[in-house]
Amino acid sequence: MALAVTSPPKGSRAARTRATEDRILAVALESFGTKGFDSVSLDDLAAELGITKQAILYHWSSKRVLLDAVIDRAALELIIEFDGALSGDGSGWSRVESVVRRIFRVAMRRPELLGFIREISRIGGDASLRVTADLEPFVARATAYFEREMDAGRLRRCDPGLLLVSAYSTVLGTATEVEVLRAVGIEPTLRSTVVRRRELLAFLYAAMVAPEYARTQAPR
Amino acid sequence: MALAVTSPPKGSRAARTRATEDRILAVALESFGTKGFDSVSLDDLAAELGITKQAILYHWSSKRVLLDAVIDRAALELIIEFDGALSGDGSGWSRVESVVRRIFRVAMRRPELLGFIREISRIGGDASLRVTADLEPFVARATAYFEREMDAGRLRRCDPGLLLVSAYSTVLGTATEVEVLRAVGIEPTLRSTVVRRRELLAFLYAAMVAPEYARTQAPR
DNA sequence: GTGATTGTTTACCACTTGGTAAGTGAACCG
DNA sequence: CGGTTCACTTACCAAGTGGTAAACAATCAC
Repeated sequence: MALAVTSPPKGSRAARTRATEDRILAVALESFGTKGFDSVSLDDLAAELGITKQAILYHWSSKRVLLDAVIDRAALELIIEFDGALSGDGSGWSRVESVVRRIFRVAMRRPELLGFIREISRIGGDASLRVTADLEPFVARATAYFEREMDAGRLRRCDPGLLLVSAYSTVLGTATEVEVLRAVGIEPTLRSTVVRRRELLAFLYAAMVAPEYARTQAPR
Repeated sequence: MALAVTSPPKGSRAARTRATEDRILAVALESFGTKGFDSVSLDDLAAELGITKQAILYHWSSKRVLLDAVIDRAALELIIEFDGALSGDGSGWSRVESVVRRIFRVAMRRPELLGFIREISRIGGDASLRVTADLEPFVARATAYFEREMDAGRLRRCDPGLLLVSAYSTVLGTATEVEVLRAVGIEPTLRSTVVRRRELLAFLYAAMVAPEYARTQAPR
């Protein structure tokens, strides 16, 4: 086990400290996101990192405090990952489409990131509050965008918050629920993912775009 | 704690045994579904039941074996819960609508049941295989139904499996992702749930129903 | 009734858990 | 250079983990 990059100590002490904390957070995010918070012990993390558990507890005073740090990091990475799509240009459907494509990209390349968010919202309590607080500005911008597009008649009129939840659930589910996909006979290969994304986009397009507006566009 | 119904032993021995196993399975399903498999110890379960952990291990030889039993029970309950909606009469949209309503009812009254399925599919491995195997006939009937409705031109033509996944993810997400709802400023009250269900049905209606067919129906 | 069966408890056990206390060697600072 | 700080380790610990072994009491078959 323990890929333990036997790193020859490089850089200033402060830099190396930052690097260590970074590695710990990365491994913790990966593990918590795939196996679940309670299923991963500090010893597990330490072993994977090639350090001792006490080294982790040196940087964060308890496992719970470490979780908070991981939440902040996950939220940050999510925002970075999606910020471009939401602030880029394009309006109406094209912007939604680019966000969906990005979520799929994340789901393919960083499944643990989305899994972690799921895990946290299941744990509930302070942890959930923290992640929602971290992501609040992001959510605010998304709903504001939806409202603008509805006003412009490009998206079907409805509650923007609920629309966001529906779209979020659909995309996240389609992108991450591998076992459910298997149940309906879909092996999650790269090719099937492309198909899945296309079908999902059609599904969302039909659900979200205002019919009057859709007629003025080239049929997809 | 430990509501421990100090049951005066009644009925035949076989009957009481069945009753005990039933209680254990019920409590385990509830706990595993809300807190997660690894977060619930056998001692926790036993304490809640007012018995000792060894009594549990008498009926199932290990925690893992108990999990299998809980999976089977959860699948059974799910099937019972939805079977009526899927085998009832009505065609096209009305049948989909009744299934969605039923999922919402389950999400309101038995959130742990849906949470448990989520939890299992995250655990992966044999556990996931078991639940997909248990639910296979159910899934088969649902996709077959979709295919029939598409042939009849009442539902938009697409891959039935992917449609099922999309609808499943959307409904389950909207129904259960309480924390996400909170993040977009929706407190999960009874009234908001009704609104949510209505919006979701509109969302799904737009996504699933074939436009040509929708025009022949009374507007919802 | 009596003896076997069955469901449950008491008593353990080896191992893992998150966390503490004290020590150590290298990097930093004067 | 010499002391201090820092990142980390070694050595523990009490509480909990899933699981075993044996004792025990109610119930069953006869």
